Amino acid sequence: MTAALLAWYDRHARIMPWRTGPADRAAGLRPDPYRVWLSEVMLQQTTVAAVRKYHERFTALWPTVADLAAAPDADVMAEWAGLGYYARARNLLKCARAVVAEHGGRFPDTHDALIALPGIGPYTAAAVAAIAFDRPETVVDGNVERVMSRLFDVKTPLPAAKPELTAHAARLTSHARPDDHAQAVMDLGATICTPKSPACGICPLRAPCLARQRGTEAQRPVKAAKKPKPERRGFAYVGRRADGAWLMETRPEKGLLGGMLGFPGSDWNEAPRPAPPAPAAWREVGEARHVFTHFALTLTVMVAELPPSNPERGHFVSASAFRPGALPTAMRKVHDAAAPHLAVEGSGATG
DNA sequence: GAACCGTGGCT
DNA sequence: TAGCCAAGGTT
Repeated sequence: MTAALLAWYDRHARIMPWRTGPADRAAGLRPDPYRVWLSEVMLQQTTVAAVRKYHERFTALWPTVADLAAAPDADVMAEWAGLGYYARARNLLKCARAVVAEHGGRFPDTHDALIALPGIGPYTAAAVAAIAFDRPETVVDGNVERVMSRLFDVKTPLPAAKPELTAHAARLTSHARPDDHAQAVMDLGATICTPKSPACGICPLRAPCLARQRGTEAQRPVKAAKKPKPERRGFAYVGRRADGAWLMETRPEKGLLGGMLGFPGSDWNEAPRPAPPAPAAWREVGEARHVFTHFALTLTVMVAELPPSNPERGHFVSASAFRPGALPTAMRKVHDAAAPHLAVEGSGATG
């Protein structure tokens, strides 16, 4: 079964910036562990299409783990904006600094040493050990779970089925080509054994696949029922000074959008109280709607021209330093709703 | 084990 | 369109 999978991978492996190409591999070149690690962290719960440009941007700005470790926190958070799960960016920096401080700037090459680092869990430790260092570790991500649940027609619902699926995956792990095997199972899951309408007809594992034999592939994997998303509301305050500076707030390290730049606002709940960050003639200009993983949010967008005096909350960011692209998406939507109503004398419409 | 933590693309 | 989904980790 492993041979058929590897043969398929040799012909159909997806080309990605952090992978070594056939020529490199023929020359015995290994991929850069820093680039592999960066890609794996970015790919956590995130599509390849979304990761490509972020990975390119990060490696251009910070070519080595030492470069990243030396970067200011705010720069890294701003570059991560839009990718989501911002704890990943905070842990990315912690991990880079730990690799420099504790490992001499070189990534450790074992699963156990990798999993001890911030932001590296069971999946990422196995993936880096296998892909960067060719160790026979078993990677179990959503793709592998789906492939195994079909291959062995597992009826146990996820996430309870995880140990069972992991055991199946471990038995299939190739000790001859661990690096290729890890990526082959995931590529198969991403391109052939897809969540909907799997391409069983061209699957290299169609012969041994139990779900295929029984016609149950569309019902695998079985997943536990999802919980309904609560609705929350809040107020967001977009204030500008006469010189065009924006009143912003760096959010606390922990919790939702932790460490990211945003607009001051109220609590988010069923019936939020207004909470203006500075005395001013605030006026309502619209709403910003954003759906997070576990709740849906509607923000009432308030705007005002602010006096030069210090605000009660937050700090001013100059017009030239302000970039909507450095905001998490919910805050970027607030900005987009507010901006047309905040014409500032002489600030123009550029940037 | 379960809650928390984003986002954009696809159907 | 409204859900579903993606190379998960931390608490």
